[in-house]
Amino acid sequence: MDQVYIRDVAKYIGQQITIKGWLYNKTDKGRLQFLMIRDGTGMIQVVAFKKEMTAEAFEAALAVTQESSLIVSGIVRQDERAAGGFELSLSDIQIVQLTQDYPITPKEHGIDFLMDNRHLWLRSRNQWAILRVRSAVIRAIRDYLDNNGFILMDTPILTPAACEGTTTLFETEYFGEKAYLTQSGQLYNEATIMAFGRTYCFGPAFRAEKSKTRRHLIEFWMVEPEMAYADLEECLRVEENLVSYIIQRTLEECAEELKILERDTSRLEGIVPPFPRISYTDAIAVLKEMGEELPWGEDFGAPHEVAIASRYDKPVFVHRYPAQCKAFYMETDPLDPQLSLSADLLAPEGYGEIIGGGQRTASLELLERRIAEQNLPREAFEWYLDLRRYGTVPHSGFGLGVERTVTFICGIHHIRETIPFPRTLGRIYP
RNA sequence: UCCUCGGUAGCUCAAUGGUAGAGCGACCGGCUGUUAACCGGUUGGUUGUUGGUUCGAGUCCAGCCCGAGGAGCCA
Repeated sequence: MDQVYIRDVAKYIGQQITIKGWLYNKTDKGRLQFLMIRDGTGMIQVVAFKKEMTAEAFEAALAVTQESSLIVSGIVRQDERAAGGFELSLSDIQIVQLTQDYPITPKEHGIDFLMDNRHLWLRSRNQWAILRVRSAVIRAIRDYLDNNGFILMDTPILTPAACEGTTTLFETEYFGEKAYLTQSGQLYNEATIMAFGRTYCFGPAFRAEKSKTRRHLIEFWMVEPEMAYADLEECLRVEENLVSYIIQRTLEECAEELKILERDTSRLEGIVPPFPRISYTDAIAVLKEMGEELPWGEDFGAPHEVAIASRYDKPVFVHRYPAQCKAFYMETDPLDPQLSLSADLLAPEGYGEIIGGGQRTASLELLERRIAEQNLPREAFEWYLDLRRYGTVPHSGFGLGVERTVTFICGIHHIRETIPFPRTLGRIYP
């Protein structure tokens, strides 16, 4: 008999079907056995009554252990007593492999143990839900950009030098020369937009920083749209439209997953454009009122971001940071040369920065001066300077962190659960 | 890199400087509606590591290793 996926069982009420999967949990009631079976698409309760099947089949139902692989056949019934509303009345069961001593029991576990067993932890219900949300978020990002005039431009992962100079890079070897794993594809897409107008790259980024917080991964995924002839205001419009689209699509496609995660979705439903905006300088004043005083010119720390974001139900843009807080390529605010045309997007509920971006400078002179001031290796940036020599235009772009966005949408505590195999400080196994 | 907390049974955790324990898991038995089922029984230990103090160290001290949370930096 052909395999039926658990997500489709509602179409088979009263019919005999076959499900191929694994045993998630079992309740032994003597002559009555409840088997919770998962197949990747969902879970269903399988009910085995001793008197309704052969002795061999009931013996197999008794013997099967947690995470054994198995193939079951039976009739689909609608039953309110079953989680999910459907169950399978078992008629036959074939054990593909009888698992012994599966390490992750249905009880509680510590994070060290779970991380060491990440390859198995992925099978657990919450991890299943989170990683399906991740997939939906990525799909939404790509659909939005593909449908709004952006061209995908894959940028290199092996690079000759720092994109931004300051942060720590993973060094490797490239046929006798030093090479580095990319931190960002942005500079390359400042080149591609001069050929294609609007582009984006979507790939992993690597930061060899010794960051050890629930918001950091060493290897994470980032989407970086870049737009020619776009100023800061246009950039923010694209950002708020993209983020709103991601959230609304995820609410539509992942209702079950968000329910498993016990996410309060009412806090996501209202996230539609426009998003609130506050300038850096105004934010400093607000922080002073809130008792989080910070001297003008210093960059926000995590507590400052949380304090600002806590004042809004939607993500909030903080714009026009002092130039000294931001990277060398940021455009200067024509109204105040101390400021940059930059903006970060801070998520609500304490989830922090999910986007950083802004308008890039179009000025050859400013770029040359900044590169000299910050002692960056000018030779490595000659191609980048060419972009200001040959048809420079105002342009903007931003980077959205996939895992931070998924953490926020799922309403979970730690970013490490939003990627199948997280690379965190000091942990590269499995 | 800095600060804080932790490391005891397969897992989660107890244990005034004085006989290393419980729950879960596993195993055996019972139960026809469980939802982390429940009930009875059995099993389970180089207390991270090296040294020190002490009649006696899981417990106190020092170093080291590993992990977690936070800071800085950032998405």
